[in-house]
Amino acid sequence: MGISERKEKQKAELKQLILDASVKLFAAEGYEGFSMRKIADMIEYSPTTVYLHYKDKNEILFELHELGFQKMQSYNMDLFDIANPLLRLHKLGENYIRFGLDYPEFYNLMFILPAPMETLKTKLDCNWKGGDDALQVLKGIISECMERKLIQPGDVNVMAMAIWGMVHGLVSLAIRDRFAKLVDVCDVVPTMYKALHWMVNVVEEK
Amino acid sequence: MGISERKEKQKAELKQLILDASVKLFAAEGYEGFSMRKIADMIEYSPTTVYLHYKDKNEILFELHELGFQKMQSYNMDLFDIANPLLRLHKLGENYIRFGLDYPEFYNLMFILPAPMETLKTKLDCNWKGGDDALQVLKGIISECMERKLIQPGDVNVMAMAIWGMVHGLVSLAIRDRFAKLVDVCDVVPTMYKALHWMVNVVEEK
DNA sequence: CAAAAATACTTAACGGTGTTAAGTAAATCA
DNA sequence: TGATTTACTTAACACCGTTAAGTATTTTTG
Repeated sequence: MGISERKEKQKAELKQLILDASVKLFAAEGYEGFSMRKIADMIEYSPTTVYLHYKDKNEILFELHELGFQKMQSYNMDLFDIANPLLRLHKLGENYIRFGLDYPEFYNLMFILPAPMETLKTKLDCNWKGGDDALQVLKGIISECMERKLIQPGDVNVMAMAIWGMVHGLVSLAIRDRFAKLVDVCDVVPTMYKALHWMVNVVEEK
Repeated sequence: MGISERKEKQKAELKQLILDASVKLFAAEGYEGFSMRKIADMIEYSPTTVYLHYKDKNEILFELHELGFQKMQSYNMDLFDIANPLLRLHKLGENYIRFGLDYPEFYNLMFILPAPMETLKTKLDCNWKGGDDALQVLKGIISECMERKLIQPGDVNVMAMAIWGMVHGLVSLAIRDRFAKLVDVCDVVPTMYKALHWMVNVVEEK
């Protein structure tokens, strides 16, 4: 059935076209300026056509949030060149912060907005792959640190929660302008790195 | 001028009526379901009337976010009964987390949503009072801990950022359902407390 | 006291949003 | 060739924040 195959391919192409336009729109306007109608305008189809390929707006945002995780992963390409797991933990935190500040809108989608989690709830089969993978990396490094006795022993889940919590807290407070009165605007980033290093250093001491 | 006085009083009353309705609506429907038109319906005035008392929606949300800080303050009433500043730091963190989980929508407004900060930018005279005050409490306790040599010496701003960052990170990831795959739903709260205690304990050790 | 001005409020609209029911033209199948 | 499926659009529903213009009512002023 060569015809129906080509049809499917065309259908997939349009779906990709929608996604490409969505990425472009989201990068340009962020979550606030992101709308189904603008996507439709960009690809020169009617808004309803978008709904033939995506159930609703959240489903597109879910796809975008997964692309965000791919982008974040690319920040950690050189991570496993670092032999010392404690230094690796430092670097992971730094990369996380850097990604969040470089792409605040993607960060927003991945870790702040409810939208992608809403879609996750409806799809029984799929799980939060991007988030899980990232978390697995963190937990792996923490375990390694503990095995080599570079940090105090303890519950890996609790430590992962605390460390992830801290870097997420820093990034999200920073991109939502809550640090203005704590440190000068231009000092935010260096102070965040200091806070991260202070914490990880403190964790290793006994 | 008794007449104009009474007029002003009536005007203030209507403004209060709007605010009361706003609190009710926000408590019932959260940020997502919060709208100018619904407020107008509740007080049985036209939507435009609301604009005679508040410049825009963000201005009302700003007021609500300040009420949120008042509510949060009430969680710390018994805080200064605790003589030991390190225990007080523990308690402050616990209260912060508890408040965030008890009132996720107010927490959202105070620490996550851009809306109140937007209004803050436009009003040159007013500052982020609620946030500043809360931060001052945290910094005071950290300083006291350092003076009494209960925690390692260091930059108070950096430490405040790290500690606030961590508790905010925990609360905001929890209320946005990002912990689902890290710990079981019913374990989230105890694990958060463990993470907090782990960190603060770790900070004090030398 | 009458005219002018200010006050308090509403109607109606603008331009936007997500989403869906119903309709249409073209392609494919029987 | 007629029936059916496919791909897409039009038009609408029910919302949203915000504002220009209009209307009574009250107050101030000449």
